Amino acid sequence: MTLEPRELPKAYIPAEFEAGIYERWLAADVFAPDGAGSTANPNAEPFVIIQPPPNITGALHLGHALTSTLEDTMVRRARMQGRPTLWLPGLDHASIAAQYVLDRILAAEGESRESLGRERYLERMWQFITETREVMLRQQRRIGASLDWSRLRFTMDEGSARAVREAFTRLHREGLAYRTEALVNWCPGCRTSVSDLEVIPTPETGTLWTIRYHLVDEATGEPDPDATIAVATTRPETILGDTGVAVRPDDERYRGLVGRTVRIPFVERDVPIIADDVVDRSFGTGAVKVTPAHDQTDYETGKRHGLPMITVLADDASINEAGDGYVGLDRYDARTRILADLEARGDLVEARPHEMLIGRCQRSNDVIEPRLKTQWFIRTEPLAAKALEATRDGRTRIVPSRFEKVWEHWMTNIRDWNVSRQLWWGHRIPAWYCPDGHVTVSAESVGPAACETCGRPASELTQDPDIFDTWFSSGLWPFSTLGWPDDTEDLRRYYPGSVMETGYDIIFFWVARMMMLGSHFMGEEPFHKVYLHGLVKDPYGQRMSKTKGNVVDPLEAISTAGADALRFALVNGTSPGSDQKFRTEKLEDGRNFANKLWNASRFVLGARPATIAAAAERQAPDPAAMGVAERWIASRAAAAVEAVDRAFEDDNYGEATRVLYEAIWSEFCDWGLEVAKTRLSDGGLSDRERRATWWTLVDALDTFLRLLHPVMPFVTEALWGALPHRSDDPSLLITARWPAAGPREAATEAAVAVIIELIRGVRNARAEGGIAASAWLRVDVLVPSELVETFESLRPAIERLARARPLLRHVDREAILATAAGGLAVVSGGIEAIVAAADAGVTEGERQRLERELGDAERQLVAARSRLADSAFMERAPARIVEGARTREAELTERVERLQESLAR
RNA sequence: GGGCGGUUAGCUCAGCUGGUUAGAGCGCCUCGCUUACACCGAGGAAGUCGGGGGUUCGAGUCCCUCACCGCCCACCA
Repeated sequence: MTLEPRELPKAYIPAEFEAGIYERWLAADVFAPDGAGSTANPNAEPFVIIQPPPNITGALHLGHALTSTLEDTMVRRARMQGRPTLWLPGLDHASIAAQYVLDRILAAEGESRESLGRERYLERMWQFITETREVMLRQQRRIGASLDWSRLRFTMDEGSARAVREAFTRLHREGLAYRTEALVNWCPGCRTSVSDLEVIPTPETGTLWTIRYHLVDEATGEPDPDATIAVATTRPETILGDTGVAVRPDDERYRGLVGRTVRIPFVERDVPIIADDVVDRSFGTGAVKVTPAHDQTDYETGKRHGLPMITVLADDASINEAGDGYVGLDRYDARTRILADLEARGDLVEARPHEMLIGRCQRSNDVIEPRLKTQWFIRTEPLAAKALEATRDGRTRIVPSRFEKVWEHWMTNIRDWNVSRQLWWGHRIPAWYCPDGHVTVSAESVGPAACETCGRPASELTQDPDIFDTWFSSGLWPFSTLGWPDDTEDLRRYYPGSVMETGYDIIFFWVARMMMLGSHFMGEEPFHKVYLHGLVKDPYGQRMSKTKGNVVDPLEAISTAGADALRFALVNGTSPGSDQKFRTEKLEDGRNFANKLWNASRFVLGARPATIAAAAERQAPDPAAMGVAERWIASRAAAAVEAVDRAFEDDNYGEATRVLYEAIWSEFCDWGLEVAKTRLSDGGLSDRERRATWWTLVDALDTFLRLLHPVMPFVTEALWGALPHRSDDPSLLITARWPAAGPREAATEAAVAVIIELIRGVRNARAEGGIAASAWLRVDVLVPSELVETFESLRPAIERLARARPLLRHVDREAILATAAGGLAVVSGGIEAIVAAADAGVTEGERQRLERELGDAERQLVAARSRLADSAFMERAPARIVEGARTREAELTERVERLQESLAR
């Protein structure tokens, strides 16, 4: 598909033009670092970007679109810079999230986990993800993600499975994986333990009950009806598991009671009163009941004091056999009953509302119950130490750097990682137990041949029914996808990665795990840079969520405005790590920008001088035939290259789009093309000059298309295809070379800036003077000698853009004042102009404008003079600044004089 | 209870290591179908840079402090 100028419609229609482009990239095989169409220098340092594999079950939301856009932008620029680029696509099996989704589907069908059983449930899961999988992959293609599809990986495929088994086996051998009974976060809805990160502290108004425990009479061994100790609790049902009461050692109120015994009601258990510093004497009664099996703090306290740990909750959060009299009751029903029973005994002292944080399951929103379970844990301290070393040494840099503090804090206070999940969808823990309780961990897919302790045959061993936390396999991603544990070519070439890009919300879930496991197993950190993007919020700053109904579907955005528009919208006006509010207006900005570029290109293509063949090979503009306008366009394009490069180096993509928007729209289109129009239609110019003008435009446009391609790949690819190419250009922009900044011409840029200001001034004057913008007016000018050449060179453009005809240049001020009395005065950088007004004389609007300008100038002049008069400033400010102040003062003096002259007429 | 971020034009955001007159887009107002574009062009209005101190010749930019908003971490039952 080659677009000829006459084929280009007036408006860019994304739906029409984006279609087919992705397929062309695919057909050209340019996504893979070693693809057939790659133009990379094989010796250049590879650019490897690591993306979080999206969950296989969910439709992609704007956050995914943002991730894909940023990563694609980075990859495309690196590719154009000639580096072999690896961006490996993948999907995560997301065990708990996937099961949650499937369970709900099953529930609607009247089925459940239990009714299907493990095997059929998993079959059903595979069937389900086969359907969602294609949808997910298609969405990434729609947004233009140039992923190396030949390497698509899934965290449940055999490569990952093998890496998981191997990693766990090694950790076990090294003593970094251990099995123990410990307090875990239990979700009664999901029927599994979850990590600390998956427990969401949720504010809630609960009740704080004060209850009385009776002291046991040391003589009789029976509870004393009158001697009591009051404790406060928000969870009365845990009374059934109480094995102690704690007070502060220095609390004189209870000093005499420490060492005494109280009788726990209902279960009729005698437990000690202990002293411990954890107790806050100002909270509640200053005495706290201790339930070691159902509370994190109490667990620690219980361990310190050797208290028994009595589990009273079953997996479904009902009361178990230990809860005498309440067995089988749901935890909240039990709470109600217990409160009633306490009241009946007269031991319920007080109940009052209490603001508290309650831990809820990130997935199901159920209230989490801490409880004891025997599970597998990863010792994180030595792993975290290696990860920290990488960030502290700067081998891995976090962008933006403020997240380094958060990282440090979390990594230095990290707790051991519970990796067991009582779920089915995921990697089964490769641990086998023999009837004698020996543990055998094996990396073999078929499991161990025998118990490695006692030699019992495999047939007598049973595998752990649990699976791994999803993030265990995700944590291996940077190397498991490259062939680990084998020592592969890929691993040597593409590990460690260059950049890991993701949202700051999964820094601990995922980034931390990759850093720990990568550093440990590979002996080297998995990536050199962590780029964290912010969250995409709705226009009111609210988090987007399906339940709130404020989500924007990326596919819908693409079909209305185009993938380029969506990408632009997501990148423009953002900065690393900062959240953004997404509004449809941003989408329109992107669409309009694509359209602007489209039409500018249409103009350039259509303005080709007849002496250049349609299929002409690209030529550099003839330097000898270039005028001021051409040199200005080239210099500004070079400035754009510099600025865009700087923005990319700074990881500031929002800045890159801002620069390009400004350079393309406000400079190239508004001035470059407008000035070029007069050149191209000027019969007085030589063909050689017109050709130079056109080739200059082509050069600039080509540069802009290349610079913009990483962010807006579709429209730039479509347009670039219609542009003349050099013989050594590839056929597709995606593999074309990233532009090198050409030479800048500071003097030309400065001179043209004055001319632009002059034209603006004339337009402004006539608008304020109430003269139609379309009317041609005589303009008399006085031009300082150093600007005469530029002025004359741009005369036709000035005439056209300022609607100035005749445009008379005078050599002395007397002449201009004499001939142009009564016109509108304009002052720009040393150029003085008088615009002949239809009804001569200084009109009221004109006077107001001049007075305003004079007022501004005078105010600034006063400021400049006082600065120069300030000895402190003159002594201490650097010479450069003082010099600037002098120049400024001189300019302002001249400007004030001229404005006064104009007003005096 | 710690920590981080934000507070700049009506809205969304830029303002790098302090340096002359604080910018952009959208929106708003006034013109305009000028042979790329009305998804457009020309012009314009609009900001005591959250408050208060301080450092400095000079502060939106650095320091202190307060306020409000948001987020993260944390064993007040």
